[in-house]
Amino acid sequence: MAESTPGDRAELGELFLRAAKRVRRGMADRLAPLGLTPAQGRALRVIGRRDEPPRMAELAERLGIVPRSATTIVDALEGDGLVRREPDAENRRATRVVLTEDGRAVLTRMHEAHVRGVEDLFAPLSPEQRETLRVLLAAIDSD
Amino acid sequence: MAESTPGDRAELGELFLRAAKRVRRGMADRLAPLGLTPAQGRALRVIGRRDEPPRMAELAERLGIVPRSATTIVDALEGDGLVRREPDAENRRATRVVLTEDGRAVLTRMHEAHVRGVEDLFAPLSPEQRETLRVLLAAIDSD
DNA sequence: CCGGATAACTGAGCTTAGCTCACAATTATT
DNA sequence: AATAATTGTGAGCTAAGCTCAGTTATCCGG
Repeated sequence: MAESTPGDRAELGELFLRAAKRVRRGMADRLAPLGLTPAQGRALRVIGRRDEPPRMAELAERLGIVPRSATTIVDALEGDGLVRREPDAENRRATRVVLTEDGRAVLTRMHEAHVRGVEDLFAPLSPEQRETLRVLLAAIDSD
Repeated sequence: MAESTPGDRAELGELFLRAAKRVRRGMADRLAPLGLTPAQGRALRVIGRRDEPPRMAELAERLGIVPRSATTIVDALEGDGLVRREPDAENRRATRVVLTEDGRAVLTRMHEAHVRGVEDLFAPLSPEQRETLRVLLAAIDSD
């Protein structure tokens, strides 16, 4: 292929990362008032979304991190009283991470903040454009 | 539930971050063989793209980081002999960051690897879809 | 032409968010 | 019963950012 514009493809990756950086920073700013780091926020969201309290390993997998890293995050959430560790009755090696009352409350506030944040960032796009973007992103969201 | 799909808006942000995570990891994997961290790679790219060797502050700004953080990155690049610090003749407070021969060679190899990486990630998209994505990302790339 | 303000860079030290490696406890397999 | 595999975590590392304080160089007003 006689590439017409050698920078074009790289450009896409860079635009992507730049946008992602802004998403992350916006997220961090909105999460900070709730006393959460972005990683904690993501974890809380995952925990709240499962209909059954996830086990550590499952949580880690959903977050795309190794199990050891999940431990640290859950430590923090537990320290803030948003989450509780409960032994799994059926497999006593395993630990289930259960949302507390406080945790559920924070999760709700977080969700609102998150939605507002996404609103902000994607404000320049029309609803149709957003939907297009969503579809494109979903297409490259493999597995 | 009254709200049909409460996650719809948040979904977009999450898709975004998940995709970005994969971009970053892929980038890290492709940069590692060259002995570069992602941040060093980005810096090298920026340095090579300017037609004049950038000053530290300028580099930092282009990377979206504070000047102090650029110092560390340039330290590493200089340690690897990819870059050289030169005092600015006109303003001796300032330092210009100059690409060495080695630096330029690595930059070339890096660029190829980067293009391949972007290829991979966006493989599921048609050229038209990629262009659409590029346009949408450019639209939210404010400033 | 000198003294203070300002600009450019960096040293010290912190935070977040990952990682690996090793190990104890529990469960499963043979 | 002995061995193997799972599950979680302690210890300790790396990368990439940050702030705050300090040095050196430049600029400007009197």
